[in-house]
Amino acid sequence: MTARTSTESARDIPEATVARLPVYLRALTALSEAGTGTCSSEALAAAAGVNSAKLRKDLSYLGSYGTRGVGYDVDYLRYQIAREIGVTQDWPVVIVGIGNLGHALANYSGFRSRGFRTVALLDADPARHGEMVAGIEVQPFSDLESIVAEHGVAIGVIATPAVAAQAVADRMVACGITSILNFAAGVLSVPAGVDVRKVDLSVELQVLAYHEQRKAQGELA
Amino acid sequence: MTARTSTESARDIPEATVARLPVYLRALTALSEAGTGTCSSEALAAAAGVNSAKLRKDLSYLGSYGTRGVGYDVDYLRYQIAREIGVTQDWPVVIVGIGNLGHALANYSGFRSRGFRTVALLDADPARHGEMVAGIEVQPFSDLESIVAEHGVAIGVIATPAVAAQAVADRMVACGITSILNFAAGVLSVPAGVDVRKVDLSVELQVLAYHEQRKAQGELA
DNA sequence: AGGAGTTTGTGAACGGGAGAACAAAACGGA
DNA sequence: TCCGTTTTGTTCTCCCGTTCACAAACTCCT
Repeated sequence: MTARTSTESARDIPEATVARLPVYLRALTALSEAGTGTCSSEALAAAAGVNSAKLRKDLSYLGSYGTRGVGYDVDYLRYQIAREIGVTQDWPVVIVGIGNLGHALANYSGFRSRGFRTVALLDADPARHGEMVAGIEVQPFSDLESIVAEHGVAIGVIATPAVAAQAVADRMVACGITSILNFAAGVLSVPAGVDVRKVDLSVELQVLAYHEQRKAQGELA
Repeated sequence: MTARTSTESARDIPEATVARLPVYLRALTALSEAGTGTCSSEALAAAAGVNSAKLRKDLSYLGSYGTRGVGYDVDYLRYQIAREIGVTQDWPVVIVGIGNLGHALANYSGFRSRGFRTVALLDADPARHGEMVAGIEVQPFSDLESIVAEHGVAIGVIATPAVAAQAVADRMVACGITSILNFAAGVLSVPAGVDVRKVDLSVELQVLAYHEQRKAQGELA
């Protein structure tokens, strides 16, 4: 999924753990908002939907932030995870391709509330330029370079049709973006040092269909 | 991610392989449309963005559909994978929560072109009822039961705000849906036998942020 | 017909993640 | 202070997935 070829880390956290840290962060935020001050690994694991042993092992990669016999301080742990992931700082993001999905992404509150700030919406279609989406004006794709340079953007989101995705990725890489979240179908090829994560909606449905088909076959037997 | 508790399969395909089959399917479709009649595992692996050894092993779980010294017949292999996944048949789907994301999903062509047919768009907000989205009328959420029964729906998509997701899932399960694709934040709890797959957009960005932060730290040293 | 060249399918080694189980540490009550 | 209770952090084992490497099988050319 991710093309890890960048500088190796000093204290490296397993990929599987990294993918779960945001889930723990969300669960801790919910607990904090509910007024919970302290929680056990068991309670947090339930809120995050994982095994408590796995949760403890994951957290142990970050350090020893719990207290034996007591549990974890919700706000303290939340801060430590946020710092580890890097969402205590502000990440400027550009979204390219303002179709239906781009609209949804621009309006998605889950980005802004977690340290991601959409600094620009870009689209190749001139008919879309000037349109206001989520309080941001849609600009020409050709403005990419100046916007990335101005805001120091490191993360780009591709929500274009599949045919345009590779070209967009190439332009992004050329102007210094090193992390890409790709919603377009197909495989992106990027140089080493650039991370790509892919979200494919139809793949998820097809996996469900496979299991669904199996269930139906089982009933026949 | 997936709550596999249903009937165990006769010839079981590893989860990791199941998740890649749709990717191969897409690559094969692209090759077919490009007029390619035959392709090697090396070529198909490149198109799908995976290792060729992994591709061959994945395909070997389905059977021996290739010819040594030659490769795979594109259309034949495509059909075999489609049949194995279950996308040769028609899967009726309901989408609940027609906000920005629900709009995008309803308009997403990748569903329809792969055997998934959106039979209803449901929303709890009366102000949305009657609105036409992607040629389908938005109906009240309370119509869920009758629609599921009428069309034999087995797969539901949840695109509601997080607070409503669990209630929606409960209703879906109660009326017979056994596979759920969840875009809402938070953990869904469902009974055994129901599969849930979760897509969390902000998790993906946070994983990118983590790696991005690591890259930045590496440059300092 | 036979040999050289290709490409699949799979056996085996390897690495990483999941879960069980337990020791270490903190708290609370007597 | 001492003992029982709770809960973390970690070790150990098992299993799944990835990758390598190679034999089997097929084509093509002479």
